[in-house]
Amino acid sequence: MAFGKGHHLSLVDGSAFIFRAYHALPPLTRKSDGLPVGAVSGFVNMIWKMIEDNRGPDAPTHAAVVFDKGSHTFRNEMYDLYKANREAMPEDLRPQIPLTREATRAFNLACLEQEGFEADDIIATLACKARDAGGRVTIVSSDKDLMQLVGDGVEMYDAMKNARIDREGVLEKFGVYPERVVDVQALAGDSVDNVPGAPGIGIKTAALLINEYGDLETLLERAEEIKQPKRRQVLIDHADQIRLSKKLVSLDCEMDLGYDLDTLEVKEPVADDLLAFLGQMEFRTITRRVAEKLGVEVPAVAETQPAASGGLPDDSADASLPGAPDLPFDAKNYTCVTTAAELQAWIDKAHATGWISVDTETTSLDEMKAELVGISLAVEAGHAAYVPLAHREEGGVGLFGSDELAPNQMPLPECLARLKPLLEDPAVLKINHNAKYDVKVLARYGIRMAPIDDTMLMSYALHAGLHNHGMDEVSERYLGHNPIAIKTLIGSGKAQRTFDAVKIDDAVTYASEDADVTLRLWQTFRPQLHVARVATVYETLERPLVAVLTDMEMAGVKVDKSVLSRMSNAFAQKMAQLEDEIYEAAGQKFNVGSPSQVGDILFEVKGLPGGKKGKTGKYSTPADVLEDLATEHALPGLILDYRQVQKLKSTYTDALQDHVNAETGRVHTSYSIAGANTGRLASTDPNLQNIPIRTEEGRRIREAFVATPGHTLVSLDYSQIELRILAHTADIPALKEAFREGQDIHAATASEMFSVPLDEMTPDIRRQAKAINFGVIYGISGWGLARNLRIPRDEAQAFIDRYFERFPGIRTYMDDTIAFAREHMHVRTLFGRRINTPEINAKGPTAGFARRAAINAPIQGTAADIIRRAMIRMPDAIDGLPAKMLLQVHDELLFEVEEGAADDLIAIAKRVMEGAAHPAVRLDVPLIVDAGRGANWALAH
DNA sequence: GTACTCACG
DNA sequence: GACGTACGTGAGTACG
Repeated sequence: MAFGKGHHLSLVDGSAFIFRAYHALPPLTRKSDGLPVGAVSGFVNMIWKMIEDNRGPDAPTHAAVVFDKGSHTFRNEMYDLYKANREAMPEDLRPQIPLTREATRAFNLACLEQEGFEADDIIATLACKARDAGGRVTIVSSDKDLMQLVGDGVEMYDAMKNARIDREGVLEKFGVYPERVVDVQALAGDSVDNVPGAPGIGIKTAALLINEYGDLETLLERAEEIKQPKRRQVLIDHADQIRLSKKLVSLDCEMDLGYDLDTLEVKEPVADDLLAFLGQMEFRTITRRVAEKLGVEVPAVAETQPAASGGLPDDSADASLPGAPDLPFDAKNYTCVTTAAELQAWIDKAHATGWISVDTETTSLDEMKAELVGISLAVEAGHAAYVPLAHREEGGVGLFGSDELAPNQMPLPECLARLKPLLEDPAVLKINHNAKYDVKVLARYGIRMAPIDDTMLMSYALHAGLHNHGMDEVSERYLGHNPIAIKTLIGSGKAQRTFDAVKIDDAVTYASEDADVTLRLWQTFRPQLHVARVATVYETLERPLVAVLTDMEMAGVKVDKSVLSRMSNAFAQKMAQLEDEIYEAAGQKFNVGSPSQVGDILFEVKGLPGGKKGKTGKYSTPADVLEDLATEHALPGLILDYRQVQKLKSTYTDALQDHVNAETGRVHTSYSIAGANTGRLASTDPNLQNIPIRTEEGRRIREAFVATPGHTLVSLDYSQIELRILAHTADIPALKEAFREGQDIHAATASEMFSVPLDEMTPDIRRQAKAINFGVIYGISGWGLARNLRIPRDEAQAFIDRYFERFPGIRTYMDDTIAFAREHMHVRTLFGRRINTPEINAKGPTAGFARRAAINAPIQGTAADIIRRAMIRMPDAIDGLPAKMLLQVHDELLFEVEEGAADDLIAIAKRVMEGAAHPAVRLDVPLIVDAGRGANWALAH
């Protein structure tokens, strides 16, 4: 029967519950692994009490627990500063948030949240629907923002005070009845949510005014009539701000929810599910109570001994973790799926558990070209299946096998048709290792796989700095199992075959194992994310990036081959010319491309000074050495010119042409999310993060990166983001002030250091200060600065001493960071990203490297986190604009946009980037983004 | 496969 | 007191 008269809907404000539980209870941790669970415990007890108290004739027939999701809502679109003064969530509360969702589901209660909306909006929408249908509603919350909903069968219930709030209760609180509550709130504002309201007017005055004039609009229209001059002026001056405030406090009753009230019908908890969850949390008392009430035997909550395996260096001295079940790997449990019925059985299993690990086998590492050969699946550790789809017949012509399909394979379209609903089902989690690869391959077959979890990214969030995160390495380290190497199936080097030439039997063993390993890694890493306090990093900075980068990479950037080709020819000519000059100057022919031959010529034949040999016994000939020599001799300069042209030609004008995709006419790079230790992305095949810009000649390469007709490229980049982060993190008043004032930061540094007034600043002094500023970010050393500035070492050291003297906070930051790293074996970014520092306590030169890396990582990593946050928010922000985000270059984002929409795009993207730290972190310095646009990348910059 | 060099932030 | 270093990447070439 559809929801209506006689029905009673209970809506629980889950987020408020959590915060109350957190603050009401002492910190409590799970015994086995130290996971903070105090708020979860309080939450569970509150829910249980609510269920128990609500048995009887008045019991709700429908119920849901509603949560906030994310912190960025449509209200932030109206008003940047909405809730901007909120404190960041306490670190030990964060990991508990997802657990409260799990708790809700364990109680068999509907768990509701929606991106971009607050819990209050969902509650409002459901309450209005229920009321309109003739039912009763109880909102379990004491939040005053919800009071506007009271009346007509809607009541609030304050679970703490055990008090119901009806229309009269609202009148008591606000001085008006519910329908005028938003008017009062609009005037009074709200310091907690940072709603501005009218300055100097509180609830009392607001209610007085509203009661006198009837409603807010009338009041504002007739503001001139107000007798008190101050009050009158405030209302006239701030009318817009008051109207905005009203919008901010008004709840959205007409959200598009995608489900109706009937789905919220109350169901009894399933004893097994609930007790499993409570057991996992190691809650003994509530477990006993629940078990008794549900009439089942009280399960023993394990006196869990900290597990011996899975050791992870953590803040606590001897943190150790529960791992996945220690089940042997056995290929006997891997099966080959060849019929629809067999495949369906796996799909059913996935629906039953809510998750499935998936791995695709293809013909190429390039996702834009890879053709699907088969798919492996696993739902339970130790068991997996492989669905061969496009293996070719064995023993065809030569090395390449046959063109015929091998027998006993499902037709690819049929398999995909059956898998598509599962892979796109929002209720079933797809677990992958390096999900971006599989998402991209499947996207080309019309499947948008979501939601996903990625064990590679989990490993990265946990173990960045310790090792790489490829499946083989991670499996070996954390499962103690060496998976079959792909090389054994397809060979390597010239004789390498593609996966479709692999025998199906071998593919079953190999591919099933990968799905099995992935599932086991997921089981291993999932609980560790909380213990290492990187669950939020994983959820907010890693996982969401997969879809964003998928779209960017598939979009690609248009590259004009003919531009590159012309430049290539010009470079070839120039190289030939330089070669002649070099031979002439050297007095003999040699391979200019060979550093060892260059060394011999310069330091032996010509007898130039300063030749240093590397570990291979050859002379080293890096650019800075040659530059120094070039002041006295012609040859080194010519070699440098040659090298520059050769680099531009081979790496850029030539190689880049080969990367233009034949079908799209565009270049599709691939970003590795888990490549760089600090949180930066890395771009490969081709690397589009190192396209030349510093020299005029190299910069012209960027002219080949173009917009399609009718479009323009837009580049936005953060100005001095790392120095700003340093100023904030190390808390340097002078630097923060300079950034707030919009000063030239290097000039300001120079002025402070050398006591030179800004208007007397010379380029040379500024240059030296700039070098020091960068040096600080890199973990400065006298030697390094001396080398960079080409000054004596003692002079460089004197600069550094002076810098520390003028900005003592920098020294403190460096010392504190190193001390933290030595104690915890990791450092963190402002957003909690963890970068492990395994060599921080090493001896010898390694120690120096490790110290400098530890100083740099929080700065570089925080900048990386900020642009990640911007990228993740960008698709929603520019939704509706004819624009695409194409590339990321560490502090720059490149877009392609229809010409007419470029201004809108710049305005929006700039706002997203400049506000990207909020609300998680409130920086003491502004983030500034510069924008440029043009028909090609050189012009856009 | 490793070393060297050089492109970027 | 000597040592040997700026942080983070990827790619192309030479060479064993």
